[in-house]
Amino acid sequence: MGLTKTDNFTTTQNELASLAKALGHPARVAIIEYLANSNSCVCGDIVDVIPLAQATVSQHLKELKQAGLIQGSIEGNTICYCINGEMWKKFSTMLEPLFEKARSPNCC
Amino acid sequence: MGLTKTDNFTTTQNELASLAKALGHPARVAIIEYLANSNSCVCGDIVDVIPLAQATVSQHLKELKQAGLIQGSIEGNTICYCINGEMWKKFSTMLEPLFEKARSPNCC
DNA sequence: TTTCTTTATCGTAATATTGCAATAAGACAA
DNA sequence: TTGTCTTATTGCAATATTACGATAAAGAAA
Repeated sequence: MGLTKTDNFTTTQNELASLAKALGHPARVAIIEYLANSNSCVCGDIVDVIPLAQATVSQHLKELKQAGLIQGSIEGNTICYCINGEMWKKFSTMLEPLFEKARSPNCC
Repeated sequence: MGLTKTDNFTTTQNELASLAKALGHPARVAIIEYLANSNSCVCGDIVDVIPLAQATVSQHLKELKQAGLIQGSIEGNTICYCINGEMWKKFSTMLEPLFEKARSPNCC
């Protein structure tokens, strides 16, 4: 069907899945890494850095923005995309207990 | 095209994306949470816990296994699915620098 | 043996994702 | 105004994902 049955799961499960899914493409990982490592918010440069067409990069940026992992603000002629610290904190908080438990496996 | 251009990205970027993608579905989040929280490795119970058909759950388990987030071992008539601690450690290690940098945003 | 239980796989349908060229939309410059 | 620069959107094709019923495969139990 191609349609995820979100109704069957908790809000938290859906939120975590949504964030993970947004990061689930190498181009979007590359975009996040670039934004995390660049000092300035020189955003149009993303297209130059990511080896995909401008339209495709714009689409990936849209998905990251919709998931909340980045935010965009208009700077005159340009748009400044930045890491959304709050959402990453939330992401981290949701993953932490899983990382914690995976550290001490309880079987096998 | 529906085909991700993995060649254009680094191995690490592809690996992180692969792990994130595997977690990018609420059913798979629910499976991981169940495995992390259940003391015993009572694995066939996953199907009872996840509100999807058996065939669908099996498919999600396969994806988690292919990503390496869980492992399955045959126990007579049953299969025991467990968290793969090593892979979660890797996942955590790859995400940590991103979490770290997102904590101190450098612009906007 | 037969039957039951458990899990995987097949086949199918519906929807989603990925990627790009072309185009549009908006702000600035001349 | 016109032209240029930057980013978004549209339209399309190819592939992937999600979901489920039906079936298969393999061990357990009778």
